[in-house]
Amino acid sequence: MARTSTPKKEQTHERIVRTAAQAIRRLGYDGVSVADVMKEAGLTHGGFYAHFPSRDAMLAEALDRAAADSIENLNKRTSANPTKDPLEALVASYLSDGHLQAPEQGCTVAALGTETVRQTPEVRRVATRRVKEMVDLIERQLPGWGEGGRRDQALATMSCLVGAMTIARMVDDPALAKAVRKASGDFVRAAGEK
Amino acid sequence: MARTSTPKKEQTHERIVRTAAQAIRRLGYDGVSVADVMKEAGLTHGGFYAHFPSRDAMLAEALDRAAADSIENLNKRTSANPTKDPLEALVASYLSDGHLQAPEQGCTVAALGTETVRQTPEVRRVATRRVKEMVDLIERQLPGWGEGGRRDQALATMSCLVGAMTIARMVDDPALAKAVRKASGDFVRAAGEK
Amino acid sequence: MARTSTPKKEQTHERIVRTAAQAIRRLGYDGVSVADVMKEAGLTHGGFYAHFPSRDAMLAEALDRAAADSIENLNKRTSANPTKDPLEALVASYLSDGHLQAPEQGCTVAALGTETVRQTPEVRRVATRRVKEMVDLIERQLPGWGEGGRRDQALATMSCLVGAMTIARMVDDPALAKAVRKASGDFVRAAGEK
Amino acid sequence: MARTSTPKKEQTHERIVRTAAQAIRRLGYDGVSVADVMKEAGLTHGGFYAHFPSRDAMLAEALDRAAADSIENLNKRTSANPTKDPLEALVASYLSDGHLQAPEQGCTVAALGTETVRQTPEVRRVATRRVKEMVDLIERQLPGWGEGGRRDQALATMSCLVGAMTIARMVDDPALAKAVRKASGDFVRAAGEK
DNA sequence: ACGGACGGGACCGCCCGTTCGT
DNA sequence: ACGAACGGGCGGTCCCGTCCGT
Repeated sequence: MARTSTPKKEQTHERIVRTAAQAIRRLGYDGVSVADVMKEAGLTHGGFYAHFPSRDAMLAEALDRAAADSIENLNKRTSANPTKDPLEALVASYLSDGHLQAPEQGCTVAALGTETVRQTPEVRRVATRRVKEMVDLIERQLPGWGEGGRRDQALATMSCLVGAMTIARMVDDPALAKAVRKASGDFVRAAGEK
Repeated sequence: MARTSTPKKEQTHERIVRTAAQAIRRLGYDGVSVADVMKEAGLTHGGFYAHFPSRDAMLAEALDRAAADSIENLNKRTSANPTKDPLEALVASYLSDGHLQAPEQGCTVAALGTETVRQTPEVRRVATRRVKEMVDLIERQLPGWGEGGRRDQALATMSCLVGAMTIARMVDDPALAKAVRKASGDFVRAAGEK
Repeated sequence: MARTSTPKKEQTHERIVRTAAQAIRRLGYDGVSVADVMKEAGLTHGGFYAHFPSRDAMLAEALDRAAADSIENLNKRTSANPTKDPLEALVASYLSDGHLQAPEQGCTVAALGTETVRQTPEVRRVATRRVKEMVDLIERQLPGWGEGGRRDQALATMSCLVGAMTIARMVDDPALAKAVRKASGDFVRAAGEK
Repeated sequence: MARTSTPKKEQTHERIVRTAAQAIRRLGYDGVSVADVMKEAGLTHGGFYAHFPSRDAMLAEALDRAAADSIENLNKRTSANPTKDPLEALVASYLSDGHLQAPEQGCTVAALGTETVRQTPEVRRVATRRVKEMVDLIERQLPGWGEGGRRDQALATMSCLVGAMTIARMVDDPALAKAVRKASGDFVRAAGEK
């Protein structure tokens, strides 16, 4: 599994994208500046346009990367323990304290949902594609059901998870944050077991 | 409880807040500038600081006003037709096309959810208070149940609605936007009827 | 001759325009930055957009002012000494060492001619209008002639003067600079006396 | 006098200079960037400094080349038709619509006159040398006259031509552009026939 | 020789907050 | 109370020159 010598140029690009992927989830699209990202990546703003045609292009790529990472992460956690119910694993992971407090490594929808509407068409295209992937992932964790019903249940489950995390993050009352997550978790679990 | 002749200053203040309450839902916190709001309110940004100590203070007040309006709006719609199931009315109204396309008059959580985390403590306090009010509203529409269960169901219902609208707004694909809303609506309705 | 109290706002605007009017003739359109002009005018770049919607708008106004000043200047010099031939006065003044060495107070065509083509349409409109005024001025200094011929002679005279100053300024050989001006001066004088 | 097989490096150098020679006349000194020129020449701006010590050095060489080309061009046109008056040919060619609309292949004085003053000493040296060559060319087309007078007339003729083209290019009004050129052409022709 | 990444600097446009004047 | 100018700061984009690899 030895990595075939990465062309050094790609390494830098990767570093920038990875930095930006975390930054947008922590600070929002409007919260990240080109200079900040480059500095965080160990570079200066001067060389930025050797990697991206524009800031918006970077945002699109960063979102894509962030979403891919968080989906892969979720995927790994659901399949980590084969004895455990995969839906249960997914829900628990998504609504965990860790996810609540580390948006920069978590779900892009819960971190950037309401801001994405106002971004470039390219960003929205990326977002749409990744949302579908995430629904697919949820659908695969659901127990056998009527086929049409599974898709709908996956969609509703995702809504519930995203909404719960959004609310839990925005309020400054830890008890409330805990309550929404718990109630929502039970909600989707109950539906999944039916 | 008739308000005694509003002093003119209060009227201007009102106009600014109302304008800002729409602007933040349409453009996000970062999308509104003091000058833009004042211009939209028919003033210049010079006189702004006669009404607010800072831009952030305006944002807090605007959020408060926006949330109050949207909650009152939702309240009216659920009690408009006494013969209709109030939960059904609430869900249908929340997930309607009208709400999808007019964020500036809709729910502040669905419009500003993921951005609110990065605002001032004051804004988050306001958000928390209003979120609780909205949960209360939902709870009142639920059919009789065990007391603890009702609160939880209200929380989960709100998560699901907020998440559905967030996803529906962010994606590029109208069919997907329709599907999440429909699936999420059926989801909470099914739970409510149980 | 007491100036009727100039509204202070206009004074600042004036100062900026005057500064810019000199700067563009000395440094060219591309040589002046907003910050430099403002600093030279005793201000900072922050308040710039209280006076102009854009840098280009300032350039247009600056050109207009510069041209108006130089035309008025030329006008004064031709009518200063009634006993002297006005055409002779105009030519001598235009081709003088003073004009050669102080482009920031001189003719805008000789200072900015070849750069104006690449400026905003608005700038070119201003330039066109002022060029016509300058031709008018020259025409008025010509001795009586056939009517149609006078306009043509004014145009040719202006070409000759502008070209002479352009060449005299661009070369780094003082003797050559002197020679073109002298030859061109004699040229137009000879035609004027015919 | 056949040039011995041009080394490849020289060919590339040539391509860059030729590209720059057109670019500066079309866009002005300040309008051309190293990267643009190199891209237009089919290269990237990385290899630029293998050919020139600095951007300014390229500008000087580009001006030299541009001037040489335009002078040679003018020379060819005046001697193309031996039966025609050479001065007439020169004037007609210089003031033609083609020259007006294609500055990138025309006279460098009319294209860059007023900008050259602000360039490096090297550029001005080049400009001076080429201006003299152009005056020489004009002088050779003039009919026999007193020796001193011929030089002066050549200088004045050049002033008039340069000024006419400068004015014609800068104004917005095609009719005015036509008028200056016509009037100036007649002006120098009349003097030439005397 | 040439491609390409990178550093550093500059410039325009925008925005917030303050300070006057009215 | 409101209008308007102004200061200071920031962010995106572009550009020149250098350096390294090939």
